[in-house]
Amino acid sequence: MTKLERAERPDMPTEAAQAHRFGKARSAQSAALLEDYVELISDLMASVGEARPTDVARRLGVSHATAIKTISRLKREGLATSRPYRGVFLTDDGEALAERVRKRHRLVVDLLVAVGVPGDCAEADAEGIEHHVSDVALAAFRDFLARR
Amino acid sequence: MTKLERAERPDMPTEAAQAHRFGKARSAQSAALLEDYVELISDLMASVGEARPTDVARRLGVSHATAIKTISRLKREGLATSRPYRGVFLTDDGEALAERVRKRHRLVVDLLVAVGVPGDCAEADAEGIEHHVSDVALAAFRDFLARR
DNA sequence: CTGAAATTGTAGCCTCGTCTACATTTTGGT
DNA sequence: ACCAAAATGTAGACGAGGCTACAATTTCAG
Ligand SMILES: [Mn+2]
Ligand SMILES: [Mn+2]
Ligand SMILES: [Mn+2]
Ligand SMILES: [Mn+2]
Repeated sequence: MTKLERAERPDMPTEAAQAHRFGKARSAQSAALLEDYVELISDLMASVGEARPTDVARRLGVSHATAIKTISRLKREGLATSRPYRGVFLTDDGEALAERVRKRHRLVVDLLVAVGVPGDCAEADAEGIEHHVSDVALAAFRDFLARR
Repeated sequence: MTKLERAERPDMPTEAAQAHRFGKARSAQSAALLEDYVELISDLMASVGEARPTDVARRLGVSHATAIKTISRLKREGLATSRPYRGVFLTDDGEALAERVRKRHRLVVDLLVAVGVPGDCAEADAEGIEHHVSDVALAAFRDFLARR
């Protein structure tokens, strides 16, 4: 099989461009878990006044051991603090991230609903989609919602 | 801190619903890598006539060792076959999945563009988003594109 | 005030996805 | 036909994220 030149397959992106896109998606994924945690912790603090590991675990559908381990990663990354047997608290960085993530989540849901996706489905899909929506796309979503 | 009842925090979903959504997003993520591989392999077969591990690795931006290991997972799951030093081939199941994934990818890009996201950005974001778009949402996207 | 239940924490195991380093096989230019 | 270069495959390490099992602490009902 002889090697084909780039020009002979104009339907595919260049190797470099494609590799870059896949790399982006991979790193978005690695941030996704932390984003969900800080958003959830922030929501729990706002609605029940505290975020306890067990609640976090139940809401995420994982074991409490898993939640605790991820929370320690949050601490390692400077997004949260906690003392033994006390709840989890977000640092300023953590709270700022939560804020951004919460807004993004809402915007994604709104966009999905605006293009005709049923509410529950929009909520469910947004939970995964949100982590892959760039700032540029978010801005486009805002514009679209404003002028539709 | 006394326990609050569900009714007192109407702004959050129930624990069960939320856990279910997060679980969905997690399993979508675990399928994402295989989806990207079969789509890429199928594209390579169509445009250059074969899919070799090194090409797959370069396009994904990972080492060839990583690509080979993931390809063996593809084989384990019945999506691909390969013989030593020959290229990779998709099974009927693999080809069917590739077809679905390719259509979904295009539809997601088209939807993003239709709501105003710039082309390159749409392509980049779609690479991650596509794996989290349910069939129901896809149908809504199709309708939206048809009648906009 | 006290002991059972709930919560929190720790330890150890697994799989997946990534890498580097090295070994083997195939390919292609002379 | 040969040998160097490219491609392919294998081995071993690591971190993330999940689990179960068990230990320690805190909370609360009686
Ligand atoms: Mn999410
Ligand atoms: Mn979210
Ligand atoms: Mn993808
Ligand atoms: Mn894709």
